[in-house]
Amino acid sequence: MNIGDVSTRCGLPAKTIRYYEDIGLVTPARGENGYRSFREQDLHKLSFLGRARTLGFTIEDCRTLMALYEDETRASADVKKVARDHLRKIEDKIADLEAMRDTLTHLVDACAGDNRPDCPILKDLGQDLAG
Amino acid sequence: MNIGDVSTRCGLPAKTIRYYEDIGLVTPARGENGYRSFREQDLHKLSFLGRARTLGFTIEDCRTLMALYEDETRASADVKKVARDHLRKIEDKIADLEAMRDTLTHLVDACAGDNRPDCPILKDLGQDLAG
DNA sequence: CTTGACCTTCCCCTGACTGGAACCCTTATC
DNA sequence: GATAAGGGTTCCAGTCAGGGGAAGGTCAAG
Repeated sequence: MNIGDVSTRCGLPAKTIRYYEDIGLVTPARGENGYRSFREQDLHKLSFLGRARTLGFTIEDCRTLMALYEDETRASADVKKVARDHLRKIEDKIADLEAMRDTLTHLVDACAGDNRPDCPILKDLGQDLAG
Repeated sequence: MNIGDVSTRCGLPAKTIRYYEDIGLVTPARGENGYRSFREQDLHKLSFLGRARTLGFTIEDCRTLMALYEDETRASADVKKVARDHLRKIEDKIADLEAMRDTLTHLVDACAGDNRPDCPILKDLGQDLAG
């Protein structure tokens, strides 16, 4: 399988697949013409990576998860720890974004949005830190 | 005022302040020794930028907002548009993260987290796309 | 034989900084 | 006057996870 086929089948851009080879996440064979030659196993790995990435795991997390995936003697506790740590980070990020959202919602609601210069959004931003 | 004083007063790292000068967001004067010499007005600008950044606005948004802030003939509608567009992006991000969170929460709850290899998290990640 | 689609490597670009090196300036102390 | 600490300055490289695009090799069809 050439990279284009793999790309359509696993849903990752060819660029991304090359990058994953670059950083050692996959190691496809090479044909005589120099083209990458992917086996089903490589495709499966790439699907795994794609799925993990859509769940927001970092590349380093993916590396760890992949190693655990391929280690038949793993402890599920190790997997769970990676996932739970990641989950916590996501929850933190959500909380941060929700704080921004709430403030912004208030400000946007308070702004007339007309052609006059008076604007509570700018008023908030321009407030002195002490105030 | 030297950069260190400004840094403590506006809460931005000196590195960040230098960066903001680099990209033209502030233009402090220079003393004879080559040191940046900040006026109250510069400090105020930097506070504005810091506040806008904590609300998640991009640097380009900040540039726009700053220009509006300094334009006495602005229309509040223009400010509101920037804020609302940004708000929409934040809401999208929250939705994405919540989807991740929900999936991860399910998976983490389903994982025994013991020393056996069986793991629903890895099972999910390793699933074929068709499945 | 040529066209077009595919593949290769290579390098630069992103956003918003952060870290660090190498060097200059100021102030206090001895 | 020497020196050391603690400012400041510039510049270069790195972060994360790829994306864009150039220059060139390969392959299948007409």
